[in-house]
Amino acid sequence: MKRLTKVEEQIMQVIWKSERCLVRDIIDSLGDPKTPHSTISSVVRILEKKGYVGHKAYGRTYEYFPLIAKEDYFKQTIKGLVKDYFGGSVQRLVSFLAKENELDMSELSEIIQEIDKIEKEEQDD
Amino acid sequence: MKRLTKVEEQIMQVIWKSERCLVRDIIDSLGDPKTPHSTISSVVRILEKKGYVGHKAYGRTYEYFPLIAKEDYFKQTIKGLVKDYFGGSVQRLVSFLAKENELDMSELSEIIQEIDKIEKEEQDD
DNA sequence: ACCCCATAACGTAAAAATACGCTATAAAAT
DNA sequence: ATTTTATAGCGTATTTTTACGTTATGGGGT
Repeated sequence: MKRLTKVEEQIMQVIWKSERCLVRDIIDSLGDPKTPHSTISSVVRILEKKGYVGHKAYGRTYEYFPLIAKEDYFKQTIKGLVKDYFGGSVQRLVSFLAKENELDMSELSEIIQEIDKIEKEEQDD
Repeated sequence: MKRLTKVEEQIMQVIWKSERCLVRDIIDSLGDPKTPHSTISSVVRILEKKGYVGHKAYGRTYEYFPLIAKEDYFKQTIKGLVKDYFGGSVQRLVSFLAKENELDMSELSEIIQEIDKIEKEEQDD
């Protein structure tokens, strides 16, 4: 799973978001100034070559869809970051975020409650 | 602060880690197969042009040092990721990590205790 | 049936990243 | 002092990324 470049990732975000995705939809989603159709098409073809997207043809019209889930790509990305910046410890990452005031106590409590609930539900099965 | 490419980031990791950093040190840190001196030197010069590193010359020998802190680079990276993948909510990121079993209850508790302690210390001032 | 429009694909250009051979030079070894 | 070794920098080659002009074609409108 090769790492995406900036433009490639922007386009993947659009493809992940939409159900039905033509090149035109990507252009519209990216906002102004409008990038030429051929430029987007070119990147999408590279994404297909890299295995990130597939397509279904309706005549000349191609509908693109993700082959790699957004969640999976994110997981691998964050895993790499945690490895490089926190020696592989997710705990250290979260601790860092809390110290940087990106996350406060009440939010942490909420998460604990949420997880608690899920674990209780699992016990019920 | 331009985003680093794969090789650039690998080299920055070495520069961030070491006190005194010559091109030779980078080559040694990167392990086998040894990349040619001129290749590393080339990337380091690009990093300097991008404002990530500076150098101090000792005759012909250059000692490189970071101009952008590892922590700052990480902060901007994670901020971008949280924006793209969790609508800007750090809480959602941490919740995701917990659900993915990357983080368990006891670790979350430890973090809360840690933050608690820091907040108490701040009160004492 | 014919014309127009939107689209994909191709080829390629331009820019950026990656890679390295070579030269000059400073410092160390002899 | 001379030779050897390690270094930075330059120039350039290769590959990848980003960008787009152009062409061909399928489908819709008339």
